[in-house]
Amino acid sequence: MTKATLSKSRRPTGRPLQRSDLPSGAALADVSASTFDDLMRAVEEIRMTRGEAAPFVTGFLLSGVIGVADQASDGRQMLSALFHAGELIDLRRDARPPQGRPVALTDARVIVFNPSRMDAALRAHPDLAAVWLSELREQAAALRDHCGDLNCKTPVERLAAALLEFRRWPQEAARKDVLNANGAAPSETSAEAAEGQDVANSAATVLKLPILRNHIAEYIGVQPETVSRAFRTLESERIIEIERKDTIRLCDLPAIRTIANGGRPRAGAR
Amino acid sequence: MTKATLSKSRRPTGRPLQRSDLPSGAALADVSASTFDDLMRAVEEIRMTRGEAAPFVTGFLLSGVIGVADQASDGRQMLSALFHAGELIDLRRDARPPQGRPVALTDARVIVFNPSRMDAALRAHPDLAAVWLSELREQAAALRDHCGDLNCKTPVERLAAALLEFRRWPQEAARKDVLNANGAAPSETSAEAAEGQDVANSAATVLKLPILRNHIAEYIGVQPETVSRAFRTLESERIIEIERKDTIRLCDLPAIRTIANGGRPRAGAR
DNA sequence: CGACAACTTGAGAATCGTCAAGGAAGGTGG
DNA sequence: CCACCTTCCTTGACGATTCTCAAGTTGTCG
Repeated sequence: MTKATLSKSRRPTGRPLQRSDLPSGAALADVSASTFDDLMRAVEEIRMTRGEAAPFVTGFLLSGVIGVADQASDGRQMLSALFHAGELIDLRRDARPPQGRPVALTDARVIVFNPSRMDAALRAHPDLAAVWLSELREQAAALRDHCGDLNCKTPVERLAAALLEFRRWPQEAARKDVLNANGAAPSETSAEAAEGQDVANSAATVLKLPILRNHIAEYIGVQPETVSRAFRTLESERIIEIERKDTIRLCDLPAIRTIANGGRPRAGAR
Repeated sequence: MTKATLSKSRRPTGRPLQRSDLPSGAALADVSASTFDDLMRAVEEIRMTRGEAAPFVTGFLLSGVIGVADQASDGRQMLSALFHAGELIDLRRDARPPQGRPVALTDARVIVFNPSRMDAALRAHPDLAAVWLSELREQAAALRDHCGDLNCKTPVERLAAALLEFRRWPQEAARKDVLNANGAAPSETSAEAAEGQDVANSAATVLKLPILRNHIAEYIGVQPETVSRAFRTLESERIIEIERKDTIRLCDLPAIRTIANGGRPRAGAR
């Protein structure tokens, strides 16, 4: 359990977060300006480094990947859900204490809401409540899908489903200098700009794996070794190409969809 | 796929549903009277018989058990979620078409909401939105728990977790005459009354399985044969007693909790 | 270069899925 | 009341698959 120091801080610049600062596609971008400002009063932005856990239950993920980690009494680790940039996080449950704690699977920045203050905002702003409802519905639906995947699918099928899920996520910038750049990236030559274009255009086929294989394994409920073998299986069938450890090319998307949908049952399946 | 005729009907009595008609513990009971009446205007109550599917996406389960069924392209069935009496059902997802359809795992009665009318009610009544949010949070949390169970647990552990889940559900009346009775059950002798008491008092240890073993299997992601063997395992260790096919006694609740929490790993687990 | 983390590969074994057959419970008709 | 049927569940044997363990490879960083 790597428990690094948690750096809590207001926004470095001192100014409150603007809607324009949100990741693209974030549900929160749909609320009115006044609602947004009300919600963002007195929030805390925390930065988490990979492997770090944090005790918050309500928040908004600005960047990175957060997993909900749980562990069995014998130490088996598991990830019951993943959150990507732009998603609302609400782990509360009224009836019982919340299960599982948020763990950063990559370096991440989170806006942490005070739960009671957030509830007040939800009561005061119907548009915020509508967005929140929509988000929770979507997350519940995604969780049902995931349960279905875990229920009766083989490792290859689960991996294919996970790849499609990752593909729907907003792609984080691939290069670090882009990631860190506040303004223009240093030495933005035309070649690099073209590469950036490539990344954007070929988002359909090139996928940067957002999390470690280890975490993929814990998410799809198999051992890391099995994940490795499943990647090899798909590669040997020319369905994907493994360009780097964390970058794969989806060569045959229809085949991936077919497999994810249950096209690779056990040998003697009924 | 048994597709029986779907009996759509207004309330038999003709009068609108009252809050007092709700199953005990239903979240909807917390909204104000006017909100409730507004939501219940022009709803439809449908009765589903076991095995029957229905195309609704938003509703409220009055009685029975509804499962969200999905099937892989090769025909494997799976249940990605279960709903019990008193729960709100909202399967919509804004981004993509909903996956999985509601299937009755027992005879069930459902109040079906018109989605757009329901959205209007949610916008108009903050207390309704609050209840809905709470319900969706709870369901998402339950789904995360279930994903965790499926992720890395053995069949016996999954079954133990499912038993605990069923135990938290409101117990349906065990005897049919009670279930069908509108007023007093026929021939309510003191002996039968005492039996009813027994059922209520010993709810802690006697559990009526709300769904077939087949469906338990599809829910926890194993084969029916494996469910059967898992039951036997628990019985042979005096942790449960199988009184009838659909009735078991939970003799050692702490042991069940321990197992559900991961106390029964594979033999050579790390 | 060495240290470390992340990932891969191979071999063996436990486990669960598969198949086939049998059993229990409940309803139906004679 | 009994034979018969259907549905649901159980049991046993076997084999494919995935977990486990151990060792090796790759890539990154100081």
